[in-house]
Amino acid sequence: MYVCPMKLLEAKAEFIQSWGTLGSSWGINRTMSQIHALLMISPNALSTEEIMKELNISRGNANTNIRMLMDWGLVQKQLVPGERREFFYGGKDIWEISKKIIEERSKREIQPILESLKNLKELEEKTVEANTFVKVVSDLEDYTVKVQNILQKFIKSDRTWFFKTLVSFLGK
Amino acid sequence: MYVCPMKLLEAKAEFIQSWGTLGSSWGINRTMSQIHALLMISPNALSTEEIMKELNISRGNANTNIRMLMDWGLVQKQLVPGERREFFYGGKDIWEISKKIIEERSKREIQPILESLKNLKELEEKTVEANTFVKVVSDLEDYTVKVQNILQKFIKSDRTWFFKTLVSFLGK
DNA sequence: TTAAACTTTCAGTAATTACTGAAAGTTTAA
DNA sequence: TTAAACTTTCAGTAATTACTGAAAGTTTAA
Repeated sequence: MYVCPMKLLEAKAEFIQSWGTLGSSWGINRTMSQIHALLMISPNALSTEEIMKELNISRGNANTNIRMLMDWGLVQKQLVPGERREFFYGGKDIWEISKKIIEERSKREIQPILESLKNLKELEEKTVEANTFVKVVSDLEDYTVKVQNILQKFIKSDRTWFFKTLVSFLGK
Repeated sequence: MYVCPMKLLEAKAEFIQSWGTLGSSWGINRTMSQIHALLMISPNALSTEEIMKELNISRGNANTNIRMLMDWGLVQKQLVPGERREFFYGGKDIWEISKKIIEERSKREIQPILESLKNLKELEEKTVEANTFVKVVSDLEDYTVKVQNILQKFIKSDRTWFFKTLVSFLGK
């Protein structure tokens, strides 16, 4: 087996570590981010065994987090002909990766808060406290709807269109 | 002291709870989000004591998280003439709130990852593994720089400009 | 069918993060 | 100056979240 020269090994470790930290400060399981990092920089698909060894984690942990990454659409199972075990491949296109992450998070976390806000603003009381409450909740809902629309647009857009728009956006 | 009719009390509780959950799934301390929620919907500034009572939390917890909110610029200390203790006021303008959150998070979490990526792409090896690594890291850096630029633009922009741009953005 | 080669689950535990409350520190008014 | 009225800190603990590894489950090939 080919052994990477030290430089690459160190760089990989740092990348995996940084990506894990980033994930965990955004509420994503550290190991999940680390596996994702590992697969992003890995030219070929890896087996559970390899992932376990590389990150020093247990089989259960690896298995659970690999499946979460598949749920998010960030990792695909790859069946190698003649091989019994499964291999996992992580997409390397940052554009696609970010679209998927935004899609999932918006579905999982923005959608529910919108439902909640929709109900809450129905309050009919007319005290100062109630007015402030309804005002803040309504503003928040309007704003969230707008953000949600932008995100949906983003998810459906293609790279070229987006970056063209971006340039004009930044120009003003 | 005026006692809110049940409906408002319930609605407040639900809002505080939802905002807390949202925060914690985005890596923000639950109590910090809850205090923020409470202050957002509170027409007047509250004392530490009131916050403690409302959320059923200890003095230490309240104190720490109030100060974190002040660090983020989301809450201001308000000194009431003739009053010994401090009161805390939470801004209610969602536009300003979101700008501050984005500003802080970009400073705390995006900036460091950019530093890290900048180093990592300097790798000079020419193996397949190293090439994939450098490619992914460079793409990620380019992308992050672009995102960071958009966010900076957003932070500096004013509401009217932004929403005008938004309309044309959504129109296409 | 059987057994080897795998994957999944989950009870128990470890690690991390958040919280309490009392003690220490600070400010203000008299 | 003193002491009352506050705020801050922090050691100890509670709550939450993540992880392990073995047992159970599944698939495949012969």
